[in-house]
Amino acid sequence: MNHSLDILKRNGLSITEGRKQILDLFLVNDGALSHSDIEKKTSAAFDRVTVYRTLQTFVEKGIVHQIPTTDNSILYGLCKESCEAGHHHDEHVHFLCNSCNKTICLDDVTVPHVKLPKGFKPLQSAMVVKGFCDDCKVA
Amino acid sequence: MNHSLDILKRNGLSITEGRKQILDLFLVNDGALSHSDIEKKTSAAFDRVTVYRTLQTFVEKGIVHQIPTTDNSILYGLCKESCEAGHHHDEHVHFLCNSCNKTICLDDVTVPHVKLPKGFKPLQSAMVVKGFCDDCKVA
DNA sequence: TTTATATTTGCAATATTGTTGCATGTTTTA
DNA sequence: TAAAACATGCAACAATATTGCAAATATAAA
Repeated sequence: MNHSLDILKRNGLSITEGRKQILDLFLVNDGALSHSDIEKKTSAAFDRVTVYRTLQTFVEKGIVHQIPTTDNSILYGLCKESCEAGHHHDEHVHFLCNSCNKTICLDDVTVPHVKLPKGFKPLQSAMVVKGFCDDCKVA
Repeated sequence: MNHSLDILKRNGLSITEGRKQILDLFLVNDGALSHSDIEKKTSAAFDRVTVYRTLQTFVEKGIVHQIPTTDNSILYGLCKESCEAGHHHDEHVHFLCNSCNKTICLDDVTVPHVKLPKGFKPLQSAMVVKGFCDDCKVA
């Protein structure tokens, strides 16, 4: 079982209200969260600086990963067990629903390899698919 | 030949200094550009608001497309001929070089299709590969 | 070419988002 | 329980983005 407390301890982080609550948001929510999502969902209980620093810490520790967007925001998604500090295993596809606007980590869909032109050395890949999610699909 | 003037006319846009110069930047540059890149490269000759609105117009007309990033910025890349207003054919892979930091449109590498979980309807895909580009690759 | 209309621009004001230093408060360790 | 380590919130600031509106420019019409 993956309680926020366990995750924080496992990563050698001190246990604070902010970290617990923010991490719980990720555990409860199925989609990815942005900074402002978190501010709203915690009713601004924490200073915005604290939220920034908490997210930064989580990324460093490999608790969450960043998801690329085209709208000038950063989205954060909970990492799977296998992620470690400094070494993200986030090469799964992200799905952005045009209807409910949620971004979902498709943990079981890995980003396929592509053949690049001569001379290009790939190290990491990210993929975002837009469309309609399971809940919003039109029948 | 693909002169900025032609592109603007073809898309029914009035010809202005700003639009010409900004579009020329894209035509001359091989990589993608951010808002601030454009401000720098035009020596802030145009109001930042103008740059925002110009980029927005270009996206709407299908002259440029947005490239997803994880660093809270939006990158814009020139679209190929085949793009039209409201219907981007930008399903090519983008390459971000860790060394020179350029983002390059690999127009000939199309984003592969992935098999999504049941119920998900894909409409559009984007892919960003990080690594070392042809110029920066270590021999 | 000149005028009228439509469009674009720049300015000002404002909103939103992100960053840093530092004193205070909290958590952990011994 | 006390000392040390760490996290938080505040304040100040910086950077980025958005809107309305008047002035300027571009296009269309005469």
